Amino acid sequence: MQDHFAHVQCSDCPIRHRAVCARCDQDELNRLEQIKYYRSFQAGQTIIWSGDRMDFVGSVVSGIASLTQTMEDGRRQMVGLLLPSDFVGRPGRPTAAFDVTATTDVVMCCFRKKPFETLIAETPNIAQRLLEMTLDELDAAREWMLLLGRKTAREKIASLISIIVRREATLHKRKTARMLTVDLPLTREEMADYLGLTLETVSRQISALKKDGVISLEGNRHVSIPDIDRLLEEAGDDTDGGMLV
Amino acid sequence: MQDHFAHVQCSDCPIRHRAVCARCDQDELNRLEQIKYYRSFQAGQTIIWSGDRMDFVGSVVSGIASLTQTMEDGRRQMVGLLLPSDFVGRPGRPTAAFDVTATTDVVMCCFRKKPFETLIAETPNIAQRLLEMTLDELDAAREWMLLLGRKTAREKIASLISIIVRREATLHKRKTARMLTVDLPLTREEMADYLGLTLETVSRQISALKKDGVISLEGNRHVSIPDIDRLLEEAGDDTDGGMLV
DNA sequence: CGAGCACTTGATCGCTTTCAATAGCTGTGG
DNA sequence: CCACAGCTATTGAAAGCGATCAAGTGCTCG
Repeated sequence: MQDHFAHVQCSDCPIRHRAVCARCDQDELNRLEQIKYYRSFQAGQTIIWSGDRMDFVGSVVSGIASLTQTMEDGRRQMVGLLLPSDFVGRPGRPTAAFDVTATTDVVMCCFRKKPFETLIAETPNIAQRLLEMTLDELDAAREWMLLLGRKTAREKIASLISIIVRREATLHKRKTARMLTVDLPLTREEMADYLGLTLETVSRQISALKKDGVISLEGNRHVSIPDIDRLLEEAGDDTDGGMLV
Repeated sequence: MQDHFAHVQCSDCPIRHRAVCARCDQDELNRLEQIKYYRSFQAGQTIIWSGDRMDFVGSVVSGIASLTQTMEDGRRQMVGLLLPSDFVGRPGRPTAAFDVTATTDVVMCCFRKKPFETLIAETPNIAQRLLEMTLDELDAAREWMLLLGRKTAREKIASLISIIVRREATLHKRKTARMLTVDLPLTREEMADYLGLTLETVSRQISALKKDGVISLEGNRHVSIPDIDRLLEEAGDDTDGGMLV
């Protein structure tokens, strides 16, 4: 189980064209291959503790991990959602600044930190891709700041759902004209931690969106969206229309 | 006035050792020198409009600029505060994602985007420094997410003041054992935009902190902090003690 | 002296939180 | 097969915090 990915070649890797290694040529891949190893984590398991010494960096290969920050009295804020191909860790810093937790079962492609750092210094294709990914994450973090600082609970829920829909759409780019559906990868509590709400408010607002026909639910996790524009409107984002899919 | 910085040599630049050029050798500086130019902005002036075509990137040389995002109905959230040496713009993206506004009079050291992008590709010292700065900004953005999502109004104000104090301390590293003082570089409204509050709440909480002796005010902008640990406690941050200064 | 601006302060409203009870689902063991 | 524990989610009622609406203060600049 643990070794399911142990012998996957980079060239066969599902995140080959999106991860930090996306621009590497075969030669560079070979060098990465030498310092990489896979690790598996069960849902709920902590991958990295904030403040811990980081001896590796890596990419999420499958599953979903979350980046969270906790205050002394227990208040928690999720500050990032890590999907397949997302990068974990910070070259040039010895300790982790946030907790990283496996939200689902997770497989990570890890690189020992020191060798990876020297590789970065020598491999512009990796450094540039990492810069690009980091800039993307920064933009995403700043959009999230608008959500946390200014949006209502209802808008927050609608925003979260539309972001999940968008990510689904970019990953498996199926242009089914049918009704959009997604599975929420998070519990109500995790959504609350992500949105800066309580789990009760999350539940209430989901019920309200359902009652108003913006979404419909089958079970607790499966969401259908009859009218994506309506959802985007509820999210309070610029409604410049169907840039989705 | 506009040309005040027109002929400043990089080697004489006040942000030489902190900006994106920090690690450049003399040869690399010469190449930057060829594509750089200075621009001045008055307080209140917009430097870049969100969505606009970006034909330059650059560093804040002096003054303070802010990065803001605005919703259609006018709700605003500041998503970054740009101090001297901070980098503006995104290599590899044609349009700006946020508004950039001069909070005080600002001087920027600009590079035409295209030449800068090729320079990045050829100059690891610049690319690496930019990656490092971007990672720092990402961490800062994530800390801000905790503030926006989970902190009370009082904690937000205390956090903002302590961050300003910390930055002052790292810039002009004066270890005066005397009482710490800072000038707030923002109006109440700008603080509100940064903290996800209204200006009335900002004003009220500042008054409350004053009444409780956590801070004292001379005029509207000048703040004295009799007990920095007390302030940090009010900010709700980990009180692992005097890592300041 | 009055206009304009930044800020403060007061009173009230309303959204989200808090506290609490209940429902639904899953797995375990008698 | 049912009872029950444990967990997640929903729903209700009440409280609290920050927003909103509204005056009023203090300062600068014409």
